Amino acid sequence: MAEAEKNQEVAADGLVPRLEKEEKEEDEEVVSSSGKQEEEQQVVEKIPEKQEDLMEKLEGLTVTNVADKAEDMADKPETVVNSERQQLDAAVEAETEIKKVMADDTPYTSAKTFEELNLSPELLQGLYSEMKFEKPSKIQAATLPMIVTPPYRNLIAQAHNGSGKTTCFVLGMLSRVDPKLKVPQAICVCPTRELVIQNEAVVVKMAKYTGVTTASTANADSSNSLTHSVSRRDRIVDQVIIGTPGTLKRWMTRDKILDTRSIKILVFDEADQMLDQSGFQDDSMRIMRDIDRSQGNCQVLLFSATFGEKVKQFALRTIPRANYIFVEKEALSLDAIKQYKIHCPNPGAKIDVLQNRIFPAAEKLGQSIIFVRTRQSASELHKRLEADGYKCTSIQGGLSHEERDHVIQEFRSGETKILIATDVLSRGFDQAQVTLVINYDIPVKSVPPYTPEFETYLHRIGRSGRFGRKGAAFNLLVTDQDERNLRKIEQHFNIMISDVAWDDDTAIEKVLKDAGLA
DNA sequence: AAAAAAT
Repeated sequence: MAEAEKNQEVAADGLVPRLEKEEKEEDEEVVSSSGKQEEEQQVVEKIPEKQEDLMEKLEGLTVTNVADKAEDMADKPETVVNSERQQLDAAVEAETEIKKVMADDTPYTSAKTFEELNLSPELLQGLYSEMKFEKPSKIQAATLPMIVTPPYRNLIAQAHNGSGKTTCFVLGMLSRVDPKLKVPQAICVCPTRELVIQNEAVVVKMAKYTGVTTASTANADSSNSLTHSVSRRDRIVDQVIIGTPGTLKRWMTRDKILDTRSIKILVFDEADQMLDQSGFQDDSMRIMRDIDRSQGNCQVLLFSATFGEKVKQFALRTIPRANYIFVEKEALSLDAIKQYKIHCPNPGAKIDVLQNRIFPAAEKLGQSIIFVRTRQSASELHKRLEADGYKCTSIQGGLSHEERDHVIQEFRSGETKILIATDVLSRGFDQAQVTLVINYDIPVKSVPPYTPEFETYLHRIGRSGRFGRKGAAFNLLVTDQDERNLRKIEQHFNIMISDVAWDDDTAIEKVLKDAGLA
């Protein structure tokens, strides 16, 4: 206990505030030391090489308590593993730690049931009768004991798309808040409005019997909200707060309606994006630091299906004394989602493929999401398809909140089968009926040389095949650059994406049968 | 040759 308190002190005046001062140097540090850190990372993440199915892949999760190492590294970075001999030792150590993960004196054992987590009867009832859960999924079994057991260690967790991450952190939040205390006690930060709404719905459902209430940034500015609207004047009395980073930050600083002094747990959903420099890093760090300053005793959870190498290193350095779980990138592209590429001779052929091949098949299958690169192409493609008599909708960040909500509501209800979207929907969106994902444009970086955005690719195709269901993804290619980028994607995940002829009447149908969808 | 949030 004394040890835990000591650690908290370090957290309060140590790592987080330091970042603000050294933000500029941070970049250089990543470049200069990433080589060493990568080496160590590779040996720590020892995962079986060939894996046959999903279960085995999930068995391959590596759980490591990095607390001591992190402190070592902070004190004397020169002790970072630098010889083969040491790497070997670290690998052996990592292997052992998979089976025996320690937080202080408490060994974590994987939770086979929800009962053994000491949850309140009300919360258990929500899990069983509302959520219809029977027992923890793999990632839940591995992380829940670490989340809900003192000393409430920080956690960085990577797990496959659709494997049940949301339940991990929602249950984590709900298990730690006191319903009798009418102050904010848990915050969940998400990258999009849609994800805020989706996560809030899960919290409300799971919390049904607990008396815990929620507030979210999504219904703050509109009158027709699902729960209740939060006026800017009122201090928030709900226990669980879900929101996008900008509004949360404003609530904490300018509006002063979000009191952070009783926050016990802070969750970042899609954490790699939330901590990425080209993402929400500034806002996220600010939120973390403000909470830390107001009471220095807050558990931080990071969840995502992807952690690119750079942001992973940043997370490990930023979140003090964290347990972590990582998955090799090669193990992330699930067999359950069949991936294909269709080479189109010209841009017009892409429309042709959509209308004559994908739409007829898709309408029989379930629901589909077509991803495009820009807002403009989303609305243009939408207009074009609609003009040709094809029923679909589109969503992108340029629409009003009301329009976005309406489009999502229509898609959720099944009224619309085909949704065109920018990357506003590439992450986290959970709709079981989505069986088909079409990359109308391949995700690429915004700056030359326009290399592929691997993480975005994985998140997009992960919109299908939710929770072990079957799914398929089609990549439409026109230019040589498209071809090169798809090849890079194949190399990156070590997969083979098979070719489908664009002008063959039966090819797509046949392929969908192979994918187990037709 | 970007998206997201928000100012």
